Amino acid sequence: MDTPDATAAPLLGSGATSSKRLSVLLPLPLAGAYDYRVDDDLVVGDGDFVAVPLGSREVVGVVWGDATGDVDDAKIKPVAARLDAPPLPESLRKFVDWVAAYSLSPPGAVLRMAMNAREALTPPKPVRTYSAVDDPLNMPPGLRITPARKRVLGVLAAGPPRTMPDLTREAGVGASVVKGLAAAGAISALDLPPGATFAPPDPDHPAVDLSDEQQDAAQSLCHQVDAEGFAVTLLDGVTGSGKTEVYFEAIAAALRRGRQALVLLPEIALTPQWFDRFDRRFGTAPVVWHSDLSQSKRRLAWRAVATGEARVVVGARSALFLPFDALGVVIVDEEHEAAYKQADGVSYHARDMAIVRAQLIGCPVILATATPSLETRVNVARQRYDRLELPQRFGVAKPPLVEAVDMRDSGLKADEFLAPALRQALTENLAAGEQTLLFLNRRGYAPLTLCRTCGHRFECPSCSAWLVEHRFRRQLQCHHCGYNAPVPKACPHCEAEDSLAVCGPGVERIAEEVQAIVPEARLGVMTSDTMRGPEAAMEMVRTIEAREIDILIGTQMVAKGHHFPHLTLVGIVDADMGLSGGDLRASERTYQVLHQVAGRAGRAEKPGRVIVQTHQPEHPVMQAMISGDREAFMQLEEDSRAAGGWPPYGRLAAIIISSRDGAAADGLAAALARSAPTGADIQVLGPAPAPLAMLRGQHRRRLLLKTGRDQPVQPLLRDWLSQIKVPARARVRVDIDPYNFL
DNA sequence: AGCACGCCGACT
DNA sequence: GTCGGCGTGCTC
Repeated sequence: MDTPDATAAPLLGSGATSSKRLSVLLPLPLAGAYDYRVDDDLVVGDGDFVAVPLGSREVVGVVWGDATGDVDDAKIKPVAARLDAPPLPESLRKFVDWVAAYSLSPPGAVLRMAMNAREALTPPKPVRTYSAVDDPLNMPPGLRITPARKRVLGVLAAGPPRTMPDLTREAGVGASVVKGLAAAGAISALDLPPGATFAPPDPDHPAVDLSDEQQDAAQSLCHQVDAEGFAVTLLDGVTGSGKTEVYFEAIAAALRRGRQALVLLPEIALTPQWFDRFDRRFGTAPVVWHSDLSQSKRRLAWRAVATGEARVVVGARSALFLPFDALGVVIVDEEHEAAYKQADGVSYHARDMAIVRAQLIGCPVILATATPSLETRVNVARQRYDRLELPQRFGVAKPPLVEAVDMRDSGLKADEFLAPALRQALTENLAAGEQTLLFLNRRGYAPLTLCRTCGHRFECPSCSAWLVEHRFRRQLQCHHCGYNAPVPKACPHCEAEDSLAVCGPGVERIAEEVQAIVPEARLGVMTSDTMRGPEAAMEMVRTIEAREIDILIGTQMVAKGHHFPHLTLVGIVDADMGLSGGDLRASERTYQVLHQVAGRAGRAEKPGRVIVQTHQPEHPVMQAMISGDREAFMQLEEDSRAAGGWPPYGRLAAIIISSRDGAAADGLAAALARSAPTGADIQVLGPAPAPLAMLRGQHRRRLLLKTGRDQPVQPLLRDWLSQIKVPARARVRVDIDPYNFL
C-alpha cells in the first residue's frame, strides 16, 4: 500500500521566490539540452557545471545558455547545485556545438569528451607531504633505525617536504617505510593545499641553435602567433629537418604573450625522444594528455588547463576537448597520420577539428609533417593554408636505394615468405655486422587457420573475421573484439586430429623463417602485443642501439620514431597488404607507411637498402617507392580523386546501420535507400555489408553518400535521417568523411 | 548513458 | 507461486 509522502514538495508558483529557466547540456546521447529551473538563491552562469535531477538520478551537466524548449512547467525540475569547478569556456562550448552539428552526433555525446575527467569537477584534494621533525630532540626515543628508515630521514634532512611518490623514489623505499616512520612520529605528515603542480616552460631557456632556414620559418610562425589571428600553415620538412624545433619557437612566442599552446601528436608518437627535445628547449616537461592517463593525472591535467596553470599541453586527439581559455597556437604534428581520425562513437578528424577549434578561438594552427596528406596539399594549392618548407640538414641519412622483388615468380614454397634476393641480402648484411629490419603489418603467427580435412576456417564467433593464430601464446585471437581461444588439437567441425594448417604470414612466422635461414642471428619482434607500454619500447630501442639485436621484425610500430645508424637493410615482406579493400586512401596510406619504414635504413655516409616484396611491381605505390618520386605519385593520386569526384574534390559520408538482428539491419538499410536524397551531384551507394559485416555481434550495413563539394551534406543527411523511424533494436551512425572502408 | 517498467522462463 | 532475464522507452 502507498503511504502519503509527508515531505511533498510545496506548491509551485507560490510567488515567494522567482525562478528562471536555463538550458543544461548533459553528457549523454540525448537529442539536445534539457531545460531546468534555477531559483534566486543560486547563482549560475553559462558554462558552469551543475548537478541536476534526471529521472531517478542526479547527473552533472553544463549550463548551456537560456532555456530554448517549450517544455511543460510541470516537467521542469530545479538545478540541484552548482559545482565548484572552473566553468567550461565559451570557445569550448561553441566547439562542442560545432562538432556535434558537423558530425551529426548528439551534442551531449560531444560534451562527454570535454568532461572526460569526472573527478576534476570536485575541488582538488590537499596533498600530503612528509618532512623531518622540526627539532631532532623531538625524535621518538627508541626508534629502530633500519637502513631504509635511515635513507628516508637522510632525504628529508636535505630539502623541502616531499610527497609520498617523490619520497619513496628518492629514498628507494616502499610506502610502508614512510608510513611507519610517520606513525612513530619520526617524520611529520602535513596536508598542504595543492599548489602549482606543473612547472611553467621557459620560453627563454638557453636556446637550441637553429639554421638560417629554420630561423626564417620560426620567425614567420612567431609573427602569426603575435598577430593573434586564425591562420593555417603547413610546416613541410623531411625527417631530420628540425620541424619540431621550429614549431617550438611558435610555442615560445605564445608563452611570451601569456598564451597556452596545444601540440597534438598521434598516440604512438608520444615518445621519450619528443619529451627530451621539449625539455631541452623549455627546461621542463609539458602537460601530457592521452586516453590511458590515470584518473588522478587526468584530473590534475584537466584542472590545470582550465585554470591556465598548464601552459603547454601535448596530447592525443582527445586533448582538443580540454578547457583551454587562452590558447595562442595549436600544432598538429604528423598531420598526415590516419590515427587522427576517430571512427567510433563521435567520429571526427582531429586535424580538421583542430583547425575549427583554432578558428573559434582566433589563433594560428601549424600542421607539421614530412609527408603532407593529400587533403592538406590541396588546401595549400587552394591557398587556404600557407606553406613553409624546411630543407634537409647536413649529416642526415641519404634517401635509401629501393628495389622491388616480383613475388609472382619468386619460386617460393607455400610456407616461405622471404624471396631469395631478400634472404641473400639478409645473410650478407648480418655477415657485415649490420642490422636489418623486416616489416610486416600483421601481428601473430598466421592470419588464417583451417582444417585440411574438411576445410573449416576458424572465424570469430562475433565478428566476420578470421582468428589469428598467436603461436607464442598458443591462442587464436580476434583482432577486432578481443575474443581468444586456445588452439584446439582437433578440428571442431569434423573432429579430425592434427589436421590444422595455417595460411599466410604474421611477424611470428617471419621470425621463425628468419631463424631457420640465419640461426645465429639475434632476433627482436616488435608489435603492439609484444611491446606493452613506453618502457618496453624504450628497452627495445636500447637493445637495438646497443646492437644486441641483429634483425628486428615488426609491424607498423617500427615505422615511427628512432633512427638506428647500424640499420642498413629494410625488407618489406608484403608491400601489397594495405592496397586491397577499395579504401579511398589505400594507396596514399600504403605509400606513407612504406616510405616511413624505408626511411629507417641508412646513415649519412651509407645509404640504406630497401627490398620491397610485391605482387604488383607496376603499381604506382611501388613505382613511387623505387623512384623516390613522391611528388609524381601524389599528383597521380590527386588526379584520380579529382576525376572520380572523391574528397577533397567532393564530399563523402557513411551511414552505418547496426543491429544484433541481421534482418532488422537489412530492413532499415533498405528503407534508408528508398528515401535517399536525389540531385544532380548527389549519389547514394549501397546498402552493402559494412567493411566488417559483423563486429562484436552486431550486423553492420553501410550506405555511402557522395556529393559535389558545394553540397551542404549535414542538412541533407539530417533531412534524410529524420524521415526514417529507427527501430529500437537497430542503430544508425553517421561518419562524415569516412576513412575506414576496410 | 542509466534506470524503470514490463513481460516470459527456472527456481524456492 | 516468485526471482530475474534483458528488450523497450524515457529522462527537462
